[in-house]
Amino acid sequence: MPELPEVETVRLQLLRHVVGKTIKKVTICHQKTVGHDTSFSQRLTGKTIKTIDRIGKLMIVSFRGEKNLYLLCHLKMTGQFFFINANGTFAGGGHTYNASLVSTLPSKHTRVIYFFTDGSKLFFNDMRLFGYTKIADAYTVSLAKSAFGPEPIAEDFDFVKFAALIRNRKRSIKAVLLDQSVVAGLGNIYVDEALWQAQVAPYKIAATLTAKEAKKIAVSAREVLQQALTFGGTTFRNFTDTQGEYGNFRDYLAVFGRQGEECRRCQATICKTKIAGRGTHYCNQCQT
DNA sequence: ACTCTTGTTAAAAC
DNA sequence: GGTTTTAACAAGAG
Repeated sequence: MPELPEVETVRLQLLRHVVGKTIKKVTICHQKTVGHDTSFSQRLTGKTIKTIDRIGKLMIVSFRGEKNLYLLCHLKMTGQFFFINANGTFAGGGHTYNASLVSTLPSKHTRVIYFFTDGSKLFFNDMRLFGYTKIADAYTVSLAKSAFGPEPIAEDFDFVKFAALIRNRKRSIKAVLLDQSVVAGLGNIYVDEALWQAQVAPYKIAATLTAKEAKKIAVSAREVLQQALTFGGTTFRNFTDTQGEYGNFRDYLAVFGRQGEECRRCQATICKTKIAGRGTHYCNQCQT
């Protein structure tokens, strides 16, 4: 379940691995992943990767000398990138890596393979086929970007604006925080975590919250995202980095997946319900 | 066999 | 017309 910290972890690794590399060939194993684009491979062949940006959970690849060619990459729920060196191993990077995974690639969940001219490869795996890597022009990219609200980790995040925005929202605060057009980057895990830290109950209608509570929620969201970033994200089910490694923030989750366990703040039992159509974890005693 | 899992979106409802 | 809700997508785990 990649959210902002997981996507950023992958982006930073991809920056190290593929920036400046030239695409030699692309093999498409599943057409849906590239938006059924029949010219996908042809349009990317010979292109050199300039950089990779990110907004919310969306990665945007740009190419040298190309002002109107981009690759939009979304992991959705089960998308994974695996980078393999020219010598056939994972890139390494100081920490141990999942070596046994290398021999399984490509696997039955491999959807696209990018071959670079230096012999290295990038695999895009996606078990459930919700993710994509699609070619887009500059206009499409700007449209996609405009659909996102500010990120809580942005230095210039405007807390006053955020409080004003949610003041007339009649949905639960959980639903509002999951809405990428309000704030970008949060998903089911970090919304639950941020609300626990802010001591606000997820079912509360956003409009009923005070400006003070709104600010506390945004500050908590920022802190939770930043902390998760330092741990390389959270692996709850399917997330791995580009070497098949898990994110280590799971050990620090306060509520997500901890239903039936003790609240670390007040020792009450963490409960789980469904809010905004999603599994929702919170402490019914200290989140009010 | 059936329920549950989630990020996003299209469509329907309000 | 903006906001909100719901279902759909897909495939695996339990």
